[in-house]
Amino acid sequence: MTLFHRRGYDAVGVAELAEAIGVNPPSLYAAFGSKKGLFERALERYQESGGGFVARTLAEEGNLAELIGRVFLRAAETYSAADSLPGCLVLDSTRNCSDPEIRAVTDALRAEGREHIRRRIAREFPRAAEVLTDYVLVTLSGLSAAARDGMDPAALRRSAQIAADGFAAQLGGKG
Amino acid sequence: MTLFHRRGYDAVGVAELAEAIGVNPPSLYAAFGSKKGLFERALERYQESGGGFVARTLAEEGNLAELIGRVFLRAAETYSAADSLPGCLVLDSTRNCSDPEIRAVTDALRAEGREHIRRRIAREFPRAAEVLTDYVLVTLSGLSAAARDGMDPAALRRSAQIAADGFAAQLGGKG
DNA sequence: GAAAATTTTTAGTGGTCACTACATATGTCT
DNA sequence: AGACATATGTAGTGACCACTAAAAATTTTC
Repeated sequence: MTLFHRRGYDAVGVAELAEAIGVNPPSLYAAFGSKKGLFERALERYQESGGGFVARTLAEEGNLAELIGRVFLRAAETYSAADSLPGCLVLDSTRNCSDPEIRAVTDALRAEGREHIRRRIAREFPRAAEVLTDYVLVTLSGLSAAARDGMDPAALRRSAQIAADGFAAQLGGKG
Repeated sequence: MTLFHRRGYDAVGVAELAEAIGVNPPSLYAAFGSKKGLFERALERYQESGGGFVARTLAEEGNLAELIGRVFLRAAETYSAADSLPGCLVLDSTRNCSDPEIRAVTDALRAEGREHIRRRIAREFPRAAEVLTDYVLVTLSGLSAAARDGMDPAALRRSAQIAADGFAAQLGGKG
């Protein structure tokens, strides 16, 4: 999981993955079937560990502006955590990936995440749900990309706060 | 340039690039020295054609909020133009690239762009320049990434508008 | 303890990568 | 025309890719 996160799907080789796990390539194929199978397993682990913070945050108590603000701030923290790796595995590990099947895997996860966000927004602002959801996705993608480009945690957090303020202001106008 | 933009630096091969230009690989090496040399030339062309819109927009007349709003909207249009390719060549073509020298090339261009933005913001809001610049970078990265993930032009433009409103609101608070 | 099933290791499969040595064709100048 | 510089095409370099067949070691079962 760490290797996929750090270097992206294409750039990491099966031999390297096998060595990181501590087995030889054939054992890896026996256990996961293919590099794709291992990647899917890594994505599951990621969602269970820290990557699933969006869905978890949206299930908390609070009004919409608070929740989205929390999502942005947690994204900034998660994507630039010192003990972790920059950016989001789902959003960024298959960028410029040459295998369309692999892209489809992360595309599906992204669509799932989008639907979570859209439904929560629609509960309070059904008419503006699509627009606001797109804005949230753009912001999360931006936070992940900026973290990957080396932006430091404090700066990322401040940017997330500005985006959260912007989101809240939109609700004020539409509500 | 088109191939690098569509598929990313690593995923496109020299043989393919040579065929697209209409020559054989040795001629390509005679003209550009290496794949890296060709990529650098492609980046220059990109900045001259459509990719340099940030610097050009910041040189226009208008107050800061107007200019940044224009930058966001032009980013949304440029990154999702129907006759072009999704996203930004500088921001996204070396994501998950395995060659650190190549990453360094786009990193330098990004730093240059950041400095353009920071200087223009500092002219009117020197104290908040760093914070606001980071927010602009996060937003541009997000617009490019979302375009690459297939967000449609209208949705991207609406998200850019929300981000522009958020930026203007920050100026109101700090001004 | 021997046979069978399972796992691990070794060693390779064909394919593609960036890149290049060398032969061939082309153009230029006298 | 003939000598020379330049550009192109052919063909191949070793290295790495995902993946796997078969041998060796291990564990399980009777």
